[in-house]
Parts: sequence; structure tokens; C-alpha cells
Amino acid sequence: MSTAQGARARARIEVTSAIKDEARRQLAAEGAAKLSLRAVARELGMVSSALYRYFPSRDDLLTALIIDAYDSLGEAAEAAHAAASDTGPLRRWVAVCDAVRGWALGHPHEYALIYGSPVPGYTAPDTTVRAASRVGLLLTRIVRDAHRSVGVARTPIPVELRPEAERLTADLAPDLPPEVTMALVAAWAQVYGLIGFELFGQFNRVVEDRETFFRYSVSRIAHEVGLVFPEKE
Amino acid sequence: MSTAQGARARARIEVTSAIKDEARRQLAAEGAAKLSLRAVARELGMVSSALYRYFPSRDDLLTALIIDAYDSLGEAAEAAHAAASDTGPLRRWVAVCDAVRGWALGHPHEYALIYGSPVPGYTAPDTTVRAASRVGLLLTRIVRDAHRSVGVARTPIPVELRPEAERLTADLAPDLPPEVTMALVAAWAQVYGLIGFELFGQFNRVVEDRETFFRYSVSRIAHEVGLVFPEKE
DNA sequence: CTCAAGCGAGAGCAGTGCTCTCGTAAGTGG
DNA sequence: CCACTTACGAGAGCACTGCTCTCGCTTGAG
Repeated sequence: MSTAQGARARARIEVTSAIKDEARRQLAAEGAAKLSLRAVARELGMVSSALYRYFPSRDDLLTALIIDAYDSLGEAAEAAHAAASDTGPLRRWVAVCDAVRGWALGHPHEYALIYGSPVPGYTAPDTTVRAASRVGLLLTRIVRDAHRSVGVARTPIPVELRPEAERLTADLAPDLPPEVTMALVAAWAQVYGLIGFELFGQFNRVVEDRETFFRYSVSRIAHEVGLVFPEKE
Repeated sequence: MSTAQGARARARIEVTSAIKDEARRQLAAEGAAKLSLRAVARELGMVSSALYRYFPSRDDLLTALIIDAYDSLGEAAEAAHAAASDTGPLRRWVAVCDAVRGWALGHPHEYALIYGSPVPGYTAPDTTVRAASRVGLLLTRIVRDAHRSVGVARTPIPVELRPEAERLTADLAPDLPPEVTMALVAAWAQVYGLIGFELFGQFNRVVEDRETFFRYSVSRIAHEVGLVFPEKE
């Protein structure tokens, strides 16, 4: 139904994706700030005003790129998870984190776009939310599986956090103990912190062997969410 | 020697700081992307070209703002530390982290500027490094004090990380065990991750009581660097 | 007192996002 | 099969940006 319904429509999605491709190229090359509609149009051999038939504004183009980036990152993470599906939870956890880091290093500007400072007056439309949560859901799944199979360690949480933890658990993973959901959310943020520091140069002249450092830190974070530590290397 | 050496020089530093103030205002209001030299000049009643007598380019203005932001953040952290100087290490740790988070929430655009995605082709000049490391040094000091007074817990690190950990220790805190320095660097990155996720909206519709969540998470991270956990509330 | 240096003003260049209008080509209803 | 609406590309134009260059005035050092 969506295929071959008029050459017009087909051409439209083709041009749309050509615009996104060229925009992604410029984004990767120069960063979001230097992404220019006119330059994209120029490169595609069209005039700038024509581009507005496809994206109503530069921000809309950026939003489209952001969603694609989330999806690309999510796919990379899921692929890594699938490749490690026959190993234990800890190794899968590390594999997924590694994949996220790898994607971030390979697509620094796109990573910055989705996890760095948001563009000026930008608030994420709901469309992005689903794409954005893929990695988080994946990590949740790993912990959930681990919980089902071997059980996870728990650290008590203070009373004032209990309501928060229970709401979170109900939303994310009702089958997990609240302590774990809590730690899981924090863990994901912490992994993001490690990647961000590396990517944005805060580790320059501080950490040298960043891959080893990352793997180690991420393992410790995994321990925090209850994944058993002394899993066979 | 630096005071009152010619009205010319005095006027210069006055205008320079007036420019920075107005630029900071625009930065806070609209974000780095919308900071415009011409708008700054306009607001100050001068013509845009005059501004180039003080800052050779827009990037140089931004760099100046970045250094000031680092200093402002560092001061906030150090003030919080001083205010909690008669308490235990864990509470001081939490106080400093809290101050950093507070500063970040109060200056989101400036925080984004220094810890979010770096501006386009920008590489931090050495001038910024010193200002940038103030918070890290402060956290190091807390852990170092704790180590001297009560000792800190250690978690063994894998062999492949030993050289890294030892180099790091030599650079940062020779009096600390390598396991701790290692964990400390990771901890700082993780704290940054928590703040970043909150600031950039990743906790929207996920975490509600963010202050409590942050304090708790930061306490757990403190535990990771060996600060004793069951310190009296 | 002289004179080079510092400074502000203005014009100007190349670039940007975005709007509007105008022909033309494509697909649709009669 | 033909008229008509719709989608689209081109072009001109507006307001804005960072940045450069030149021109005079002011200032402070020699």
C-alpha cells in the first residue's frame, strides 16, 4: 500500500532521504552548528527554497536527524546484544555499553546532538521519545533477564526515595525490585557520563587507555544494578 | 601595579567585562547558538566592528565565557565545600555534588557550554584546563582527606588497568591507592552523567523527585570511591 | 609638543534562515 | 480526453549573521 503509489510520492521520499543523507554528511563533518540548509541544497543541485517543500525549517531537519540517530544507536546496541545473546548478563551489559560507546565515538556529532546540549529552544517532540528509549529498554531487559534467572543483589534505598522508586518500577519493569530499577536509571545516566567525558575531551591528558577504563567502569556500574560481578571473563 | 595604570587600560578592562556581561546575559537567555556579536554590540550602544578590538572573534568571546563559567562553577563548589568543612567526607562529597548540580540547573546554557557538546571545531586552549579541573581537584581532596583520616575501602582492579591506574595516581593523588584514583575519575564522570541527563531532559517523565534521586545516586557513587556509607545523616 | 598606537564608526562582503511569487509539470475528476 | 487542482523548483528578496577594511578622532608615551 505504501509502495509504488504514484511516482510522485516515490520521488518525494527519495528526495527527502537524499536531503537527510547530505545533511547527515555535513553534520558528521562539521557539527550541527555548521549544518546549513543552503549548503545542503547546493550540494543536491537544488535551490534553497525548494528544500522547504520537504522540511518546514532547519529545526525540523535536525529533528529528523535526531530521530534517525537514536534509531541508529539503538540498532547498534541491539545488534551487539544479539551477538552476545548466549553469554551471561554481565557480558551482555558490557557488550551493549561498548556498542553505545563505539557508536558515540564513530558518530560524535550525532551523539552530541542527541545526548549533548539540546539545540537552542528545542524541546523533544513525542516522536523522539520512543526512539530515544531503545537503549534504556535494552539495558532494562538485560537486568530483568538476570533477575529472572539468577537473581540480583539489592541495596536498600532510603525511605524518601521509596515512592519514586516504586513509581519508576511500575513504569519500567514491574517484575524488578524497586532498588534495582532505581539503580538502573542511575546506571544508564552514569554510562552516559563516562561516554560524554571521553567524547567531549574531559579525559584528555587524564585517561589514556579509555577502552579498558570504560569496560572496567561499566562493569562496576553493572555490579551496582545487581549483575553478578565475578562472571567468567 | 595593575591598578590605575592609565585611564586607557582601565577603560579597556571595563568595556571588556561589559561585553562579557552582556554576552553572558544573552547566553543565559538564548543559548550559545543564538549569542550574536552584533546583538551584544547593539545592546552596548556600540557598533559591531568596535567589538573586535576586544575579542578577535566570536569563538574567542565564547572561550572567555567558558573560562568564567568554569571558575564560577568551581567557586560554587568550593563554597559548598567550605560550608560543610566540619562534617564528614561523605557529606562534603554530597554537598559539593549538590552544588555542582545546583549551579548547572541555575546556569543550564553555561553548563551545556562547558560540559555539553563542545562548539563546532573547538579545541580547548590550555588556559581553560586549569579552570576546568577545579571541581575534580576538590573531589580529589575530599577523598584524599578521608583516606588520611579513616581510610577508604578498595576494590581490586584488573591487571590490564594497573598501568593506567598507576599513571593516574601519580598525576592526581600519589597518596591514594590506585584503585581509588581510578574510581574517582569514573565517579566524577558519572556525576556529570546524572546532571547531564537531568539537565538535558532525559529524565523527563522518568524521574520526578530529581534532587532526592541525585543525592542518593551521588552517595552511592561516593561509596564506590571508598567513602564510608553509613555516615550519620 | 609630536606622533604612533588604540579606538569607534561606517561601509561592505559573503553567508545564513526563511518568505513570497511565478511558471511548469504531474496527477485527478468530469 | 480535457480541464483543473495540486505539488514542486526557481528566483528574488528581507533581515540577520561574522568578519574585514578604511577612515578619522583621541589618547598617552617619547
